[in-house]
Amino acid sequence: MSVVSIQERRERERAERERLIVTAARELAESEGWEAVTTRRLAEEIEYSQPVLYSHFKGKDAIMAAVAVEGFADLAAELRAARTAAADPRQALADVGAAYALFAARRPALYDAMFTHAVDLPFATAQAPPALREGFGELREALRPLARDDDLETLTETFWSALHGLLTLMRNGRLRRDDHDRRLTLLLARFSR
Amino acid sequence: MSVVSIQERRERERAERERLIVTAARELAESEGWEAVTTRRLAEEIEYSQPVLYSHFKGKDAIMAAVAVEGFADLAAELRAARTAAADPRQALADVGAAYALFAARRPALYDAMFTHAVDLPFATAQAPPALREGFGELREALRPLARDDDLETLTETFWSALHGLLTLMRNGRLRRDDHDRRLTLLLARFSR
DNA sequence: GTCTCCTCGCTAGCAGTGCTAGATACAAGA
DNA sequence: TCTTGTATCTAGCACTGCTAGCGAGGAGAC
Repeated sequence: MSVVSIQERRERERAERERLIVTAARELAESEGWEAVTTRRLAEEIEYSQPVLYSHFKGKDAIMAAVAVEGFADLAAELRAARTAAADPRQALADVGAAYALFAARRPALYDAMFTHAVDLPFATAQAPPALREGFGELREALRPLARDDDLETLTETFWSALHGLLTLMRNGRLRRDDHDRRLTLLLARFSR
Repeated sequence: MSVVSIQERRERERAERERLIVTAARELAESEGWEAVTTRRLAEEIEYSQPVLYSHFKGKDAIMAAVAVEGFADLAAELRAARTAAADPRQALADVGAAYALFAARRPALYDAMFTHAVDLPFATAQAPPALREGFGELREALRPLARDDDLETLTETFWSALHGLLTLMRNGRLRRDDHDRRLTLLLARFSR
């Protein structure tokens, strides 16, 4: 048995355990909310002691950031699917918007880690996680045919923000739940004229 | 000295202390953030022991809710000032939007208590705090002349959400700070055509 | 094959959190 | 003057994120 292969197995196992941590954190957050995700609970879930978490991540925030990055990938995939399946540009924007809203509604805890919680991740720069840039790119491409004379980047950021505002305000009770579709329709009308 | 007057003085002093608590919480949150507002720190600030807080409020969340209600009054006043000072409807909407953004930028902790934190307050109903309804009303009146065929209430909620999204995403680093004015301008254009 | 060393994961504990039970001092009324 | 009730405090509970330092067990040297 070579030295290298033993080291490799160890690194592999370590990487597996790291994924185990992130997955456990995501599942726990999705099923019981982030306030239920404590280091003790997480340690119990992965069947290791607490300090093991800190050999993988700097702290709880870093774990949340890792969960967020996973989420970006999922969101990007769902947006892409929605955009490419649509018949025309207007429909594409509507579908992408609906897919975004659905993602936020179905996985609120994950969404919070990605966009609400103050995690230490680079965002609106070239250093941002590729999955995040990709998701943003889907929104941009959906808007491109409808941009007219507006700067595409600015337009995308603004539309994204509006969508984000609708979802967050509704989710913590600031907006009436049953008017959601009407608001979404109105927003789409204003951005796809 | 009558019995009633003594009781009255006591109730007056109690009410004063309650205001003291709310003010201390707001100031502490604004200067050092909500994570610095602990019950111990707050008790120290008002020069009483911890349990006194719980004779006024059910818990920390209730204190935050009280701070939020104070904030709604401030915001409503600033929005009203901006709206009534404007020359024409388009300018009014622009000024109200700018006033809203300025409020959120100048008092981020207060804004969070009002719109981000999950406080136990009625919002989009008739039971909502008057100050909150008033602030929302200012937005609605600013939008009324520009509503055309859209439902005014839905339009207001949507515009408000868009504004909220822009501010929150920018503030926790999801958007580039220097593009803020461009995004705001774009949003106003889409809502005041 | 034996011994040493080093890495890894553990137990135990620190300083902080929100919140509360029970003791206590103090003022009002008999 | 004595009793009663209330307002306030001290002390403590159960929890949080995080870490120091110990001990077992495998890797490498001889």
